[in-house]
Amino acid sequence: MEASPVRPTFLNLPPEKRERIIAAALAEFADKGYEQASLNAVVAASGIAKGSLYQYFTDKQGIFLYLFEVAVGVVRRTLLTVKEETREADVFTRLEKSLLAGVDFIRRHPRLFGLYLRILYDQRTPRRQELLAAVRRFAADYFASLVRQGLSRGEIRAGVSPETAIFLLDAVFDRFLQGVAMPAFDVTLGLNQADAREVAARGRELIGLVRRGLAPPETV
Amino acid sequence: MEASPVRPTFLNLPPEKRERIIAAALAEFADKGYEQASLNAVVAASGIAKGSLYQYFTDKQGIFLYLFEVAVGVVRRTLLTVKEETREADVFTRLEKSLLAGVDFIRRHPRLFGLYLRILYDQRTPRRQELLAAVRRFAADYFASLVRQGLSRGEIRAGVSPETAIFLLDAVFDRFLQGVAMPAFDVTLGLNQADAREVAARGRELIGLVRRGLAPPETV
DNA sequence: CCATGATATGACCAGGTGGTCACATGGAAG
DNA sequence: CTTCCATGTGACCACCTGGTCATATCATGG
Repeated sequence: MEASPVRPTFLNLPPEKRERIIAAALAEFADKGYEQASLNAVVAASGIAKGSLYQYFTDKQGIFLYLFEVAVGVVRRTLLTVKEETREADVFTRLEKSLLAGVDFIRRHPRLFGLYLRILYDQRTPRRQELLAAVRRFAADYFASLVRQGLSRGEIRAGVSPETAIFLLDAVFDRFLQGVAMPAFDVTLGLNQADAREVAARGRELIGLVRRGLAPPETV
Repeated sequence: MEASPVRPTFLNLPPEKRERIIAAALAEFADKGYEQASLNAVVAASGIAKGSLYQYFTDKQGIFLYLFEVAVGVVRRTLLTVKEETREADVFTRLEKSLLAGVDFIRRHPRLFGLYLRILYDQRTPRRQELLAAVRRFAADYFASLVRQGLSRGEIRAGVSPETAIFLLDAVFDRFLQGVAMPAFDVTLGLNQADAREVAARGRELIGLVRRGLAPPETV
C-alpha cells in the first residue's frame, strides 16, 4: 500500500474550487509534461497561493498522480459504456463504433488524452512504467476480448495470430486517434479539421481495410 | 534565407572533437527533449567549456537545429539506398524489406530515432511544424510512390483509396518501429527484446495482414 | 467575546537554467 | 622575441524552479 498523494483538506474544499485546481493542473501537465510543468503556473491559473497547493498535495508527484487517478476513472467509465452498448454486434462493427467513441472521447476530453500522450513519450515521467501498464491493460484487454470473440464466431480467419491482430488494431486505433488530436500526426487524412461525418467515413474505410486483412475471404 | 545555426569555428574543429560534441548533444537532446536538455550536461559530457559552445553555435536552438540537419542527411541517404535496393520487387515485398530496414536503422542509430520522437511529441520544440513537415515529406513520398506502383500494377485493389492506404501503412510502420525502440509501446509482440529472426517473422506476418487488406482477392 | 484548530498566504531558499564576457592560451607571421 | 588574432575558459548574471514556514485569516463552539 502507499500513501495517498492527496490530503483530506483538498477533498473538503468546495467542489467549484477543487475543480478549478484540477482543471488548471491538468492543463499545465498535459500541455508541458511532468518535468516542464510549473506549479507557479498552476497556482496562478487557479488563483490560490503556492502554500495552499502543498496543503492539498504532498508534492509535485502527488498532484500528478492524483490527476492520473481522476483520468483513469473517466476512461474506465467510458470504456465500459461502449463495450456495453455494442455488445450485440459483430467484431468489425464493434471496432468501428469503438473507434468513433474514441474520437468522441478525445474531442470531449482533449486534456486527458494529452496527459496520456505525455506519459507515453516523456521518459522521465515518475512511475511511468506503472502508469502505462495501467492504461495498457485497458486497451489490450479490450482488443483481446474483441479478437477472441471474432475468432470464436469465425468473423476472423482461424489462421490469424491473436497477438499480431491486436498489434494491428492497437496501431491503427492509436494513430487514428492521435491524428484527430494532433495535426502533426495526420499526414494524409486531415482528420484534425474534418467534421464528424467525414471522420466517420474515414474510420469506416480504415476498418474496412482491417476487416479484409482479418476476416475469412468469403465474408468480405 | 536564414542564418546558419553553426559557426565556421565549429567546422574547423578536428573531426574527432566535432563528433564528440555532436554525440554529446544528440544524447542529451534525444534523451530529454529540447527544453529539458541541459547545455551544462553537454559541455560536461564533451569536455569543453561553456563558452566554447557559444563560439560554435549561436544558441541552444542553433545546436538543436544543427543536429536536425545532420539527422536528415543520414535519413535521406538510408532511404535512397533502400528504395534503390528493392526497385525490382512487388509492393508488399518492398514494404516488408523497408520495414526491416527501418528496424535496422533504429538499432544502428537509436538516438536519431529518439530525436524524431522528441520532436513529434514535445509540442514546445522550436520550429516543430517545420521540422515535422520535413520528416513527413520523406515518409509520405515514400509510401505514396509505393502505393502508386501497387495500384498501377494491380498489386493493390483498384477500389482502395490511396490516402487511406498510406494512412494504414504509416500507422503500422511507425508503431512497429516505435515498438522496436520503446518497450512501453509494444503491448503484445515483445519486439524490443526479440532477436532479428523473430522481428522479421513478426514483420512478415504484419505485412501479410496488410496485404490481405489491400491486395485484390485472387492474389492472396 | 474569546479560544482553538483548520486553512490560506507569499516572501524566501537552494539549486538549476541559458547565456555573457573579460581574460588566458596557442601558434604562426614578421 | 613580439605581435596578433582565433580559440578556449569558467566565474558570473538574471531568471525560474519545487518546496518551506512563520504568520495571518477564518469559522465554529463555548
